[in-house]
Amino acid sequence: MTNAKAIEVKTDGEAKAKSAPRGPGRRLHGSLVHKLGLAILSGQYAPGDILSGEVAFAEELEVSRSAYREAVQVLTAKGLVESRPKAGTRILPRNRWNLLDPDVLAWAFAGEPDIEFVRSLFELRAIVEPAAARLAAERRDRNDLKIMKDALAAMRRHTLATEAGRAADRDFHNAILQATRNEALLVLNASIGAAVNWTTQFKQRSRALPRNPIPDHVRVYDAIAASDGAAASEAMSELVHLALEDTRSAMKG
Amino acid sequence: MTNAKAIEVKTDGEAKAKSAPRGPGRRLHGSLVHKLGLAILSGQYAPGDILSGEVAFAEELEVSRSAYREAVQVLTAKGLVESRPKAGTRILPRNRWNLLDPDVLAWAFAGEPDIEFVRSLFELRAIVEPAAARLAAERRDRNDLKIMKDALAAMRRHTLATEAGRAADRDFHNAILQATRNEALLVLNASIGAAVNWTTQFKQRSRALPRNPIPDHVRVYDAIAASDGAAASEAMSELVHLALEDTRSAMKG
DNA sequence: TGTCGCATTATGTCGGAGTAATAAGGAGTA
DNA sequence: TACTCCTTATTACTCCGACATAATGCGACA
Repeated sequence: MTNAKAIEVKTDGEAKAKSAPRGPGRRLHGSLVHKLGLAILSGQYAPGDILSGEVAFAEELEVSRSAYREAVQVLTAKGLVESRPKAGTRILPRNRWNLLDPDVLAWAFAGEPDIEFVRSLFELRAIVEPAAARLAAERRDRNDLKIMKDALAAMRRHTLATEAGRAADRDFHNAILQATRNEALLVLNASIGAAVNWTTQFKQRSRALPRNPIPDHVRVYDAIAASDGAAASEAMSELVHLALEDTRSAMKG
Repeated sequence: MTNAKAIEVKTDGEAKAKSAPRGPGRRLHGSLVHKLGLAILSGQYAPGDILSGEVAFAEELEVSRSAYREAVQVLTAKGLVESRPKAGTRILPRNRWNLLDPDVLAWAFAGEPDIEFVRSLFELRAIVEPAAARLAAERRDRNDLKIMKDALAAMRRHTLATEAGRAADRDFHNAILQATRNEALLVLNASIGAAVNWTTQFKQRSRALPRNPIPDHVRVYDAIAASDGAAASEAMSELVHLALEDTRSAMKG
């Protein structure tokens, strides 16, 4: 019954909409979704907990019931909560959560993400990305290669210390997924991007910065450009494993 | 501007809530989400189309504006639409859709799913499931094996012609994902389950029924039970490819 | 013809009232 | 004493009408 303790959606004054820069809604009530989603993903609410009454809760948050209800609808759509007539709105168990939803991922990585979850994401990367690189090598066209090349150039120019550099990193991996011509794979870009981003950011923070990741990316690019599926798969596999290793050692230190 | 032509949410009489058996909300407005989601996924609305005005649209559907708004919120959360102050609610391009969302998948497979999309799902299966089987072989415990064994027994008992048999099929594949101890992989159970389900259902419909899939599943199970990762991976790979082949020939016939 | 400002319009937000459904507690019985 | 059924009260769901806000499109003016 850890209800509305210290959620603080005060939104002091008139600057209400600024708290949620992007996400499901840049609207006013969208910030509520952001707050609640963050609170749930960060573990402030455990599965099974109940969000007290609708009216009481909306009161504490100082928002109208409409805004609260629409926020709950969004969270319900993402599988985070479930609300029933008498029992109130209760947090669902983790396995019901839509962990691949971009917003949910963003919330999970906003605070200190669960190490176990990060590990599972890397395992997913290690499975999907080499296969994606192989397909990309077989199906890419000239335009795909140009996008990858530009991303690589941007990575070199900005370095991974800047947000622009990390965005270029994500663009590179995303371009590979695009080149697979596979819609289902493409949906994974959000989860893979989150893992990629967190890696570089984490390494940056721990100032270990053990190795330059650019050459690894170049090897992948060269194999894809040469339409060599096997080499692309292997190069990408190596890239992911090295990234995982770096992250591991950075976490220890 | 192909707006509210022939959506027909009439919900004749008092039997309103029954139209949405499961999904995001079995509530009254949940049926709206179902209808709209179905309409979008089936292509009745093309990306870029606008859902006329909020008030006008809610009027045509004979529901209150609140219900309509909450439905739109859910669709927004799934990345299907986006609504802006003046321009109305517009269908987003496909690449913004959250295709791995269980509800979206259900809508996609409710009508005649896009062949290209089914192909991409099978490609995803062919990538993920063998790897998952390998991990499952390394990490499964006794309980996992029991669940798989029960699912196999249920498949034999009910056959794939019945819904119970197809559910057992999904359970088997789901149990493998469970045994990987990987949260990120586990989220893919919905998409894989949809592909699995559609395969069997489709083959059933086309009365081709070319081969008994049980032995393939048993081979996978045996390898996992023997903790033989390589064999499990290979058996699962074969299973997926055979399923794909069967589906292909069934589609032609 | 180009730009600025205003009015229109649709969305966002709000509080309230009525309805339906569930869960809990009490009454009755075995 | 334990179990079943029913009553009751709490709560979410639905709908309503109004105001606030923001963006677009049009018209006026330079």
